[in-house]
Amino acid sequence: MTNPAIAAVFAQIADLLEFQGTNPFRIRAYRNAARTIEDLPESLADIADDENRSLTDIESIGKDLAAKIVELLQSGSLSILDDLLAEVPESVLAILRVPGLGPKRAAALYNELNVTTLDELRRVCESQLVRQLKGFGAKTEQAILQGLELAAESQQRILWAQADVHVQAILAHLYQCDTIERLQPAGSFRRGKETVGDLDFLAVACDCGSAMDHFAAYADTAKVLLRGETKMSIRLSDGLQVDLRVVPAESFGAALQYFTGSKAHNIVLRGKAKARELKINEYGVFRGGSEKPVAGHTEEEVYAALDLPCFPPELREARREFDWADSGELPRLVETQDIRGDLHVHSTWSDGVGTIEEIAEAARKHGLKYVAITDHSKRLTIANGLDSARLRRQWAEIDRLNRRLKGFTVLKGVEVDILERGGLDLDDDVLAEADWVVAAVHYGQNQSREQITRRVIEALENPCVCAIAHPTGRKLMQRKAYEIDLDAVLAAAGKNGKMMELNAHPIRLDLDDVGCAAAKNHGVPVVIATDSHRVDELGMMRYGVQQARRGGLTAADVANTRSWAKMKKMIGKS
DNA sequence: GCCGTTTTCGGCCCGACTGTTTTCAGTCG
Repeated sequence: MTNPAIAAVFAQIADLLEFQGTNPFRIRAYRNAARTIEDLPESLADIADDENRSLTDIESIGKDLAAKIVELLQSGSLSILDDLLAEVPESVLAILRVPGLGPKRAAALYNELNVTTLDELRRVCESQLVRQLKGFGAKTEQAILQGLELAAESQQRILWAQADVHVQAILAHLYQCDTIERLQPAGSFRRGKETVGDLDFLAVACDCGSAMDHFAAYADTAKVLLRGETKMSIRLSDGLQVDLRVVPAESFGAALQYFTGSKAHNIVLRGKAKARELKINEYGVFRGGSEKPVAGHTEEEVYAALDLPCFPPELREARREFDWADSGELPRLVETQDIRGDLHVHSTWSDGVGTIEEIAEAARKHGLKYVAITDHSKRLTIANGLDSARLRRQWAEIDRLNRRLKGFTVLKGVEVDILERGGLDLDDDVLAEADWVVAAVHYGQNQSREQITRRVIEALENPCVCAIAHPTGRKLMQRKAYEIDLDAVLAAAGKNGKMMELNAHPIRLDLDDVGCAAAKNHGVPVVIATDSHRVDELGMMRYGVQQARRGGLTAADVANTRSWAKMKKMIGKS
């Protein structure tokens, strides 16, 4: 059983226990464990098999949960889950997902009105049975009906890059408000998560009321969801929820820290504050019962009050950042300016729209020193993939161009297909002439885990291959990753001195953050590359860098922060 | 159910907003 599957079981148990109203801390223990397992860069099966290690060494896994993991690994099922499902119909969990309905109300609806499905929920609301329950009223009934509609619209998350468009537009609008003195987006957007569920803005304003009036007047506002003295939520026409919090200037740092999260990071932080007899909230850090904060103006100040460094937002996920801080090993994360070359770009020779010369010019404008032209190989007929003859003609053109270019190098590359039956789409003799070869799975994505893993490992064992492009094939919110044993692939990459691509396209971001951390564990250098098909896509590099930062990568961990001469040595091409 | 520089028992983050109440429970982030 894989880590994600085990994490899903624990998350489901947490949901079921929540519905039953058991001890909230027991529920949290299951949730914490699920999250830890999702983030774990190694497979639980491997740790369980290793005689020298124990599952209980993993944070938030104790004796009890370790035994449950073993039960899952050995039998594929878990008795406590079967018991819970016998008591609570699985369909009621959908009710918990309706906005405005938590465990208490969902349980009341189930116990008093026998509601087990969303359809039944709608029916009892429409027939006004809900308002007769204790603690419910007409407004709650209406709110549930609206929540049901919202759930039906399948409130999706959006890509970080799409969220960025909203953020810039909302910032521009809010900056026009005279009473707003400071402004900053927070939440998962600031942490650079690959997808974003809602947007949070934080402001200092001399007049809360006018700031919120201005916010509500945003052109794309579809509805004001709630409005209090300092907090307001709106929904945009596309369904995205946007929150604005107005705080006093002396609390801005504390509020920024608080609303940047993550929730799990904040819980750990609060625990640490408590151990020092400090209290931390969105208004500041307080000692004892004192109302005068010891910190709050800036985030640096807030963290410093707890003897902690000001963590880059991308690391605030309660993964390893606190351990790193304790041991003084907080990594200095890679930055976009560190990147010297782009190693995955398509030209008009296959399915790109820019000529090689246009790409070189654009890359130079992005401050890069080299770019690899990596058009598709012939198997990708739909993309006008190149056979060895066309590839050699293309490389002759690149040679001619390089003679004219000063201080910039175009690399002769190719994105060679890993064929369904195994093996590569081009012969070794032509691949050996390339500067840079990325191998990629495009066909046979529905094959078994064993088949796909074997194909990719075989590609890694080919001396001509430098890296694997978009290693899991996922497309965010469109297509799941194909079945692949990433751990085995990374081990093979490490053994063969190969690299892994972090594809920077905002819909791929593949490797993901956990995958980046896993690559680092295996000593495998990561190459951040845009997979541009148009010259204006070269700017997507920053999305990839952001993902690498979330994975805790430094400039040294990212191969293409080096000059091409040094990269060449790393891949044994010189 | 986890965890321990105060602890193997007794803690486990904290505040805003809404609706249903008439002082607070439930939900959310």
